[in-house]
Amino acid sequence: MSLLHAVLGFVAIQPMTGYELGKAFSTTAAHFWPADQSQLYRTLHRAEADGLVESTTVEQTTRPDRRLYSLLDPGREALDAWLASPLEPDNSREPFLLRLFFAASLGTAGVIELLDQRRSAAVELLTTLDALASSAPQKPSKTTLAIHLQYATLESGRTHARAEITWLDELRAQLTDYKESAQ
Amino acid sequence: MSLLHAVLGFVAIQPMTGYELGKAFSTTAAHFWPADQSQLYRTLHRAEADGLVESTTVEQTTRPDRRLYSLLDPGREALDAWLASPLEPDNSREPFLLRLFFAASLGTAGVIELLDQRRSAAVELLTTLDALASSAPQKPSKTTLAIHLQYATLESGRTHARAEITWLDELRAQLTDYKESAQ
DNA sequence: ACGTCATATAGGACTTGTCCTATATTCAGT
DNA sequence: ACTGAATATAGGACAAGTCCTATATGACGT
Repeated sequence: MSLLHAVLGFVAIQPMTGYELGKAFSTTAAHFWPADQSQLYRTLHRAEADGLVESTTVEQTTRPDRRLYSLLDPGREALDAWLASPLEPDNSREPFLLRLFFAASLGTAGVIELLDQRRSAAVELLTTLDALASSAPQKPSKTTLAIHLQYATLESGRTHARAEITWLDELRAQLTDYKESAQ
Repeated sequence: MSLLHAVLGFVAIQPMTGYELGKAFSTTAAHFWPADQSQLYRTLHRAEADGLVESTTVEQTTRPDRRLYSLLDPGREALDAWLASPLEPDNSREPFLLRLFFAASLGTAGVIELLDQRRSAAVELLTTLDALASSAPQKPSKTTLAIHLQYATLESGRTHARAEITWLDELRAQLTDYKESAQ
């Protein structure tokens, strides 16, 4: 249940409302940890019930009251324990690879189309990440460690997006040869 | 529910039992689609109830009877529809990036340790994939499209593993500088 | 002798995440 | 005038995946 830890991590930086958390996720962590709005609030409720965070209600007249969450000591401990815990084995799912694995019945031309679609998506992602990166500080060595690490997750996304494009291009070239030699 | 489609994809290649499916997943698709044994059988049941596959019971005396599943026409249609459907937007979760994002409280030395752990795991994965790749045919251009695509998923894993290692090394170097300049 | 692995299937309990809806107001664009 | 987005929280229903256990037996190593 990593969303809990992510929530603790954000709240550790600064007390936040659920709404602000949602924004924080979608602007800075969306590419490696999409967070459902509904689940966010549920996670906050549970974290409070478990004594990891506390909330103070900020009354508003025109809109629903804001609930500002801040980290409690047990929450800080849970966060630190998570950071220090052994890395879990990587078992991520790659729907695109699953599809490609079984895509032979599309024929060579169909597969190439699939690769092109994927390539477009990868280029789009890379463009988005590039834009985010260029709006970040130019000299990461002068910033805090926290900022540096947050920037590093962006770099990770860019590196993998580029790797994906490279792999797609190579595969595409192979399939083009394959197609021609089969005719 | 992509596991269903994966199951259809495997069964399309050759009629299989749930047990054999589990093996097929763990030997060829584990690195991009881990399949829980329990969920596999449930998926097969549902696929049969939905008329996508049919099973014939092969009686055995010493062990539980085998249930051999084969693809029915509606299953083939569902498989083809899935293959031709638009690519879903990529929203994979990267627990390691999440951790790194919030890892500043570990300090520079602690983060470097984290990176080293991750590097070890990436190298291990790459080694495994390399071993799988070298046990595959040397000349993929001479094989069928299906085999070629299956090999390509392996190549994808290797490409991304290498990209991960590159990124980790760069970040590590930056943090080492950072650490030294801070002292 | 004893544990453990391979074969083969299956259910229960649970967690996590997704999607949709509800509520209530203000502000900006068309 | 009307529509939609932003603010702000929350519940219901459901899908997907994880973990553990149960059953039954032969083979293999120590």
